[in-house]
Amino acid sequence: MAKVKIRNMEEFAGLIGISRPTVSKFFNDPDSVRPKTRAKIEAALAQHNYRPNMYAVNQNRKLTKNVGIVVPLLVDPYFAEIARNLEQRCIDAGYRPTLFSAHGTPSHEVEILENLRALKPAGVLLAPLGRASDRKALEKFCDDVPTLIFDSSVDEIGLAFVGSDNFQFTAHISDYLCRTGEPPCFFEMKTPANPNAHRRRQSYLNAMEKFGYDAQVISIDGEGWEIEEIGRVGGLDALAKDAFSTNTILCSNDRLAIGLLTACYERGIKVGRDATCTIRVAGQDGHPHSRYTCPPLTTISHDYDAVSKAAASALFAAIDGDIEPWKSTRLEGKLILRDSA
Amino acid sequence: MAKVKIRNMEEFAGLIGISRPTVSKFFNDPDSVRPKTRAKIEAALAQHNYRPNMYAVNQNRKLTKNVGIVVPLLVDPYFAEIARNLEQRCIDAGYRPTLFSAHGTPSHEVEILENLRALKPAGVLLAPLGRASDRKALEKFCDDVPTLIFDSSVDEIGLAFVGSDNFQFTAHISDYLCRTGEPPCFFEMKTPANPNAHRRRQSYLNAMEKFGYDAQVISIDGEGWEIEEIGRVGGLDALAKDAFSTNTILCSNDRLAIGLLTACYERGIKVGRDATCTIRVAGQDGHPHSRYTCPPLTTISHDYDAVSKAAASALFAAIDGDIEPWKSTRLEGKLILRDSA
DNA sequence: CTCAATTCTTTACGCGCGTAAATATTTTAT
DNA sequence: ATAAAATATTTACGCGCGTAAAGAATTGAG
Repeated sequence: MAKVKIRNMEEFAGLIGISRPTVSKFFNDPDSVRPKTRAKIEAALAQHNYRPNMYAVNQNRKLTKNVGIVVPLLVDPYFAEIARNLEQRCIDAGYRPTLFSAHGTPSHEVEILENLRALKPAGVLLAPLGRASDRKALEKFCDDVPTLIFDSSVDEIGLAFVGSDNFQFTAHISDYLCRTGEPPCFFEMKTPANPNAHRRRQSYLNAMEKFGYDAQVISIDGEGWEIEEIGRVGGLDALAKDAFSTNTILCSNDRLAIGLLTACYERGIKVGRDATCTIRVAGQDGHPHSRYTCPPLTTISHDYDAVSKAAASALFAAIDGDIEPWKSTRLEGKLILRDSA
Repeated sequence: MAKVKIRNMEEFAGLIGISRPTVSKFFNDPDSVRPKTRAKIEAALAQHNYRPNMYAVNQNRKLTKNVGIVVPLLVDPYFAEIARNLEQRCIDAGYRPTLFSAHGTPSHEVEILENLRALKPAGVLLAPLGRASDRKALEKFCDDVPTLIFDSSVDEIGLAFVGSDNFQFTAHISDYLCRTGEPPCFFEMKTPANPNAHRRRQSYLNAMEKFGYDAQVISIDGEGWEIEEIGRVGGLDALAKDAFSTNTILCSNDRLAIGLLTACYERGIKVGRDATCTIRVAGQDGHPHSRYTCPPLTTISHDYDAVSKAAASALFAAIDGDIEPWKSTRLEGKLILRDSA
């Protein structure tokens, strides 16, 4: 580290006796200059710690190296985890990711997309809010910016969709529950924010029909993203009404299940799969917290790694010009057996 | 929305018959132009939806309106929640916040600070990793960029520190536990990532001395940020060794408590404050998830709103030139009584 | 050592906007 | 209405870098 402060690329280039355009070329692609020149620049770089002015660079490039990552709710560790995964993949691929959370509200989501335009990103990885999303705003944005939709699909917009196979999720865990005890009833929000919920309900109904059992769907009230609380209150209500027709409850997602577990605790109902327990509860998502509920939650988990990998590489391919027709990729989940069911 | 695409401020200004410098002035401060002019610009703005090129603007301004928000681990809902809070305050104050997570690793933290320099932010709100942080890198960064440290303090660097009063936290909840049952022992990580843990231990020791009880600190092994798992494994170990001298366990933080609850569940130990329970468990932090553990966790909660408000306004004041000598602000927490203790 | 291919230097322009100075126009007070 | 104050316009330069074109220097093959 030298003490001289370098103001711009001109000064930096002068310091090593190389012309500015060559240095500029180096920063755009280190391999585009002769190895000897590259070594000289890199040596000087280590000494003087100069970095090109981001704003000047991006003003003159047609496309930046920015990538936006947008999730509905970063406070939900599920989204935080998948965002972390995506972020790392962007960095590894040489992009500059920026994280955004819609905090559960459509107005925020639209605002984020507005701000994102200003960043002139090379691409965007977007997990829409779902039902509440402003369809037109999303569509318009996708027209302007290469956008890959993940987690929950909204029509056939963007470059492609990557997410989990919700039919497989629910089919698989329903199958497990049926084979190991009473067939499950299905516990869900009446108006879920996330459209995956509909697929899961349908898959549950299909599974019950396949097995020849009577299906029962308990749809509880509640709006928004405070899902544990909705599950708890809805659970208390359903328990009070003795609404569950079997001793096995498959929840539409883990956060709902977590709320239901709390409701069961409050009512003194023992949850688990051994003989001393009254009911079994299972979730879906493989939420980071599901391991630490009491009892630990049996669930079917997203393949976080595979989803984020598929999403990121599809976006990068599109940025690099490999434009393929829109398609939907849905990855299978893995059953995680724990004590709750 | 008109169909004509406006390329730059020149074109936009020409379209309404106003000079570019005046429009530029407007964007820097709408009140700096005559109301009539302002109205004309705003009308055109609504029609044509032009926005100044961010990169050109920031290249020419001495200081941007960017604010960096850096937390150790965004997957932890505690940090996600406080980040959300800070983010909103930045937006309300007219800044452009950008969120960063160190993902628990010092190298990421240093890398974030490097990238942050490139953004030429007006200021940064930084919650350091703590023990693992690269002190020198932080200090150097704070010398260059107006930085407010929050959550966990590292020496007296930056503009100021804003966080919670960990002494008050532990004193308060220890007091509650002592008055309502057996005095607590203290469950903590031997080498906690977060320096607040040391204050909490000391405060516990002080409280026990004040009450004239024997203190007992159980320090468990484990490195890193998988705190629930560390608490679970450490808890199982301690339970197996019958290491707890009293029936009341005060955990250094909520995540540790959540892990301990899981350990208790695995060992068939009933946690709670009624007569049928074997032990009481309390946490500290008011973690978003603590409401939904089984039993719901008694804890002492950060005043999220007050902390983020104090942090944000201190930073904004400093940016506006109100430079005050370094000081530490520590806000009190509020006891949240639930079923676990 | 020679020649062609590669890489570098020089020169020059443009990106979109901030900003300053001088001038012209409006607004407000008298 | 008139002068003074406030605000706009015109003109011009600079920010730091991308990028293109032409010529100079370096490299590697024969």
